Amino acid sequence: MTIKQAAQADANAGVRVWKRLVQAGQQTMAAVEADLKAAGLPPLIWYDALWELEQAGEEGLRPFELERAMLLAQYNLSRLLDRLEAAGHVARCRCPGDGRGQMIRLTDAGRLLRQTMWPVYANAIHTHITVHLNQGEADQLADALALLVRPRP
Amino acid sequence: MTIKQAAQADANAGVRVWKRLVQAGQQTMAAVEADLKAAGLPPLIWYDALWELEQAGEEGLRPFELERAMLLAQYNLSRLLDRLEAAGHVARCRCPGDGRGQMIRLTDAGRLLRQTMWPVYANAIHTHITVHLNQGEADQLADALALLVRPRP
DNA sequence: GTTAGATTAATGCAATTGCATCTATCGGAG
DNA sequence: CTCCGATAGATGCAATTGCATTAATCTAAC
Repeated sequence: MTIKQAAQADANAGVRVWKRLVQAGQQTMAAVEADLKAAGLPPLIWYDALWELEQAGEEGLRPFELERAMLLAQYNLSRLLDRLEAAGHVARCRCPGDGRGQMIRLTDAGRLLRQTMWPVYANAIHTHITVHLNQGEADQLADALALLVRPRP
Repeated sequence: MTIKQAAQADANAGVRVWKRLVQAGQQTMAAVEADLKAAGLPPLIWYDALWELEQAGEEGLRPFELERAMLLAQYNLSRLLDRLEAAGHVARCRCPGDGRGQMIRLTDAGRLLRQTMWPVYANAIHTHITVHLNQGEADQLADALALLVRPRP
């Protein structure tokens, strides 16, 4: 095999990974979202935000921290917080020590919502992911995917 | 290890796969889209449509065929075709034998656009996928992802 | 202390997506 | 032939996302 052929084979392998990554990502994401919706629950992105806030503990998080944790554009996060706040799941609090900023805190309703969503979410992951893999395959896939995830700056 | 513990480990593995799948999918997708945009080119979904139509050959495709090939909701496809048609990349033609339907055909401009996009797209896949994997890892990852892709109905 | 530049967050407006519904045609049952 | 349910595709309207810009505050240099 020439060097050129090897590079070609490599490129093809990359394209195959890309196609399947996109397809698997879209399909499973759509399936999980659909399960949440079918249960009358809000979308995944709400769960992510609530989860990050719950992890952060009592004092909450600055929006820009949440933004980085969720890989979300600034304006998208701002509006997600609008919705979460309107629904009573988070509170925007004054930020001691930085007049520009805020602390976002989970409310009791927010904590409850996250707890309500989790069983449905977990079950969806089970249905659309876990079931299709044995232990070895799952470990291997998780490791391989980790190679693609860009380390956080 | 008890049966319960095994089930737990399995669930955890599934959740790990899920998280990384979502993250890798989002990150690489965003990076590839950004590369296209930086080159002044339209989004990936345009490429996909043009590619499917080019594969389909001279007579084109029915919208519902394209819809299935692209895993796109009917109204989303309808509007994507509006945009592609407005930009002169596809033509909606009368469908012989089915008065409800149409044949979507690639125009010369559409063919040219796809050809223009491909080098940028290929390079993006290389940068964001191929580079991070050796041949074995790529093959293994592609195989593992295939386990998650739901076979087309 | 003033000021220039950076950082934090919000917002007006356009593009896209999602949902529900609508029109037109098809195809088979009677 | 006529009617009815099913299929193909479009569209009005609401929600979300993306883009560009804005307002307020902070930080550091002078």
